[in-house]
Amino acid sequence: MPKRVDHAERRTEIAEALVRVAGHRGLHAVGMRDVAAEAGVSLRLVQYYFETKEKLLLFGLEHLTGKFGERLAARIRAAGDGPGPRAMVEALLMTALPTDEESRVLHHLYTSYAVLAVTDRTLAAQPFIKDPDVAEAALTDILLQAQDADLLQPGVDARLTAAGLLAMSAGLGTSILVGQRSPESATAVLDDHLDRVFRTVDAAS
Amino acid sequence: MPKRVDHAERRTEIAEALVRVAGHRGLHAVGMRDVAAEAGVSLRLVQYYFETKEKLLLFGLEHLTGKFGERLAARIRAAGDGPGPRAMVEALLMTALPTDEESRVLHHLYTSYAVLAVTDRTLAAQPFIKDPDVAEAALTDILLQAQDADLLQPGVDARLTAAGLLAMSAGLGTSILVGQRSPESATAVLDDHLDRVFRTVDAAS
DNA sequence: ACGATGCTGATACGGCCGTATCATCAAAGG
DNA sequence: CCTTTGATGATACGGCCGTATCAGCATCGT
Repeated sequence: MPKRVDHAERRTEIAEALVRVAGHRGLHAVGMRDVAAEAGVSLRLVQYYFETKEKLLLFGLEHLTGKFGERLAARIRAAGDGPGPRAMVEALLMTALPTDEESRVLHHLYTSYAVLAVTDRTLAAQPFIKDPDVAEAALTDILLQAQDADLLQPGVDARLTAAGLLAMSAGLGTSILVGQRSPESATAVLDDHLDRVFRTVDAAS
Repeated sequence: MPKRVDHAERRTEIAEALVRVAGHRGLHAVGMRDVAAEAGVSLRLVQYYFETKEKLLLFGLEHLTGKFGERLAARIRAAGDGPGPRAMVEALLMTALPTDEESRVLHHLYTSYAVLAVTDRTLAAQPFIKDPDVAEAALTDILLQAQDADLLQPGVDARLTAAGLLAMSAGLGTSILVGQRSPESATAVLDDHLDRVFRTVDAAS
């Protein structure tokens, strides 16, 4: 059996074409023909690898969350060898902010899928809906550790604070996306909030 | 000239039909025919009052922001005659949370429009994009007043805090919408955060 | 009263979109 | 070598959607 090309790779290429075209025309406006053209292949090929549009969109979503995960990992890695809890938390939250073109597209499409998930039960059942839950768990964990190390302000509820931070980060992301706020001001808002969660630990006595 | 019906009223009826159908099938899935059927009128009528679909959608958006404003006003009014700053802030933020069916639809469609606005310059130019800005200004104002009355925790930056609260509220709203979080837990998160902004002023010494 | 005119309804048109069909090509196994 | 099977391309089909067209109706000014 001639298996001249790697299926998985091809699917990824097409998914990236989908992400690209959805990135500037909007997810609602992408058609199979657009994806095929963007990927430089024939319509038939797209059909061949993804029998139906729904499957294509689903795979595109998976691809998206994958890229998001990579981004997050890279950020945490870049936060330093033994990053303090606060740096870790910042890395986590900043990743969700659309600061450059790639993250803009990520956030935009992620939100598009979320909106569709409200009325589409197949999408609603997709794991990306509960991905934030694991993010929340991870963040809660970090905060609890920080609390044990007496790094937090007194009276902070780790669980509620984690949820609040994540929600704020998502909300700020949307604000940036629609051009209502600059990435810098969003960062300032986030930092201000973190100042009220973490103890001020700067070198100055 | 026979002007048997009130144009504005008819347009409102149709817009509400649009909101209803978009509410459960999703904004992307509504067609002129659906709107006409839901409103109990002919397709031609919808065309008559809104020459084009784009204009219908635009008017639907205006209608939506109008309803949202009413809701907000009602909430503030219901907050009491001389509501304390905290009650006022809570009323403001809770309004943005999709707690019942109507607010669910409001939030859902508002987000849908926001996503469309990312790639549609006509929508991006619409005032609803900057409406949150006036909300932020109003909230900042309330916080500043509260600060003057020494009702806030020390070190709170009113502007940044207002922005953060609004973003958090929006983010929590989306979480509720996609079924990731219950309205109750969202309220708990918000309240927890408010506890860290406002001085604890309960009767107990 | 009656015609001009705002209003309403049924139906047709062109286009795009997702999907299906059919034919062809390339390579691996016997 | 040649057949089988995976891979690819060109093209057709049915359906829906936004919009346009055309005919009929109800009402107000005179």
